[in-house]
Amino acid sequence: MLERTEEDCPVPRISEQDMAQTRRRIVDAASPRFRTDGIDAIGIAALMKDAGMTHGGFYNHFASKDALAVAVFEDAFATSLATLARATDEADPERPSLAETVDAYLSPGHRDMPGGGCPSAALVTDAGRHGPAIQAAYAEGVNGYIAGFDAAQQLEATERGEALDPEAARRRSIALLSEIVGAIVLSRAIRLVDPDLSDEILAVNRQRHHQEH
Amino acid sequence: MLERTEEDCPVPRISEQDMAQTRRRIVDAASPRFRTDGIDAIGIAALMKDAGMTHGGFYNHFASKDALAVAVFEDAFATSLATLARATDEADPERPSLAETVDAYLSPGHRDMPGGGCPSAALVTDAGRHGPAIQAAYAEGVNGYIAGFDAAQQLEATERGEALDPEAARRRSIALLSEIVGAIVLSRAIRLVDPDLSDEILAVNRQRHHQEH
DNA sequence: TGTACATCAGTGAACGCGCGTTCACTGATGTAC
DNA sequence: TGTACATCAGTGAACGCGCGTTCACTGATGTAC
Repeated sequence: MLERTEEDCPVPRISEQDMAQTRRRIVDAASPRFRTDGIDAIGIAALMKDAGMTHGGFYNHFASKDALAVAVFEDAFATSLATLARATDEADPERPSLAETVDAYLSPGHRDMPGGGCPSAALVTDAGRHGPAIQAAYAEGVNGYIAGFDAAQQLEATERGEALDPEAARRRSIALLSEIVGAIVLSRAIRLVDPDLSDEILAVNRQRHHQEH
Repeated sequence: MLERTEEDCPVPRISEQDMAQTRRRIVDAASPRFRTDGIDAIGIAALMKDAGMTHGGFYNHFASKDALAVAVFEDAFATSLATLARATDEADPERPSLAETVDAYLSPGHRDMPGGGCPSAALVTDAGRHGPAIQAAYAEGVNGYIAGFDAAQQLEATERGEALDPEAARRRSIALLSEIVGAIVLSRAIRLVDPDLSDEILAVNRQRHHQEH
C-alpha cells in the first residue's frame, strides 16, 4: 500500500516549501505597500522587485492582482487578530487589558505606521471600492475584530465577577471598532497639515474609552 | 478717470460667467466620481467627457488634477457643512436636532450614495495618501465639521437652559465625528458581502448616540 | 555512480491600454475703427 | 452699420510612462534507468 494515494498530484520538482517561501515574500512585500498607499497605488513589477524577483513569475503564485490582495488581507488580519487575541489569553500573566489594547491602537505610532498596522483601518476604503472577493476577506477580518472585542469584554466582566449580556457586548464591540477605526483614519488623513488636531483626535478617543470602561 | 484701473487684466472675450459655468460643470462631474471611486480611479478624459467636453480644455480651468481635487474637496465640504448648519439655524422652525442629523448621516441611504454624501467619510483615505494641498483642504473640512457639531451642541444646551463647557463640547464633537465616519466607512466596506452586518453597524451607532445625548 | 531526460519557477520582452499633460490648431466671440 | 483683426476656450492628436497580464525561453533541480 502506497502512502501517497493522490495520483493526480505529481511530486513537485521544486519543493513545496520553497514555493511557499516565495509566495510569502510576495505577500510580505505587498502587505505594507497595500496598507500604506492602497492596492492600486503599486504595480506588480514594483512589488516583485521588492520581493527580489522579476515580475513575470508573479503568476506562478497568484491568478491575479486581486487574488494577491485577498491573500494580503487574510494574512494581515490574521496577524492583527493574533495581537488582539493577547488580550484574551488567560494564561498570560502580562495579558494587556482591553483599555491598553485600545490605547496602543490609538497611538501616534500606530497612526504613523499604517503599513504594519490594523488592516481594518488601512484598507477600509479599498475594500469598499474593490470586488466581492476582496470585500469578503475584509468582512471576515471585521467579524474577527468584533469577536475579539466580545471575548475581551466577557473575560474582563467575568474577572470582575459581573455578567455581561452578549448582545450588549456585541453592540459595544461594534461601536468601539467604529470609533477607533474612524479616529485612526481621520488622524492619518490630516497628520501632515494639522498634526495638533491629528494628535487631539487620538487623545480624545483614548480618553473617551477610559471614561466608559 | 477710467473705472477699470487694473490695466493688467484684459476684458475677457468669453464672459467670466461662462468660464465659471464650465469650471462648475467639471467640478460637478468630478465630485461624485472622486467620492465614490477615489481620486485616482477616474482619469481627466473620462471626467471631461462626463462634463460634456474633450479632455484638452481641462487645463484652461485647472493647473493639474490635484488642483481639481482641491476644488472638489472645497466644494463638497461647503455643501456638506451647509447641510450640517441647518441644525444650528435658530430661525428655522423645522430645524433638525443634532440627533436627527446623526440619524440621517448613519442611514443606509447615505451609506449607499457616497458620491453625494459626506466628503469626510468618502475621501478620508484619499486625503491621507495625497499631497499637502489636498490634505489641507480636507483638514479644513474636518475643522468645519467639528465647529458645526460644537455649535449644534451649544445651541441645544442653551435651549435646555444648561451651560456646556466648550472643551467638553469639543471633545464630544471629535468623538462623534470619529464614530460616525468610522461607522459609515466600515458599513460601506462590507455592504456587498455582509449587508446584515453593514446595517447593524449603522444601527448600533445610531442607537449609541441616542443613549448619550 | 553516471547519463539522458522531464519538469517548472523564474526571466524579461512584449501585448494592448489608460494615464496626466502638452500643444498646434479651430472657430466663435468681442474690439477697433 | 460693416469690416478687419485679436483673443482664447475648446479640440483632438501626440508625448512618455506605467499598468496587468501573457508567453517563449532558460537553467537549476529531480527522476529514470
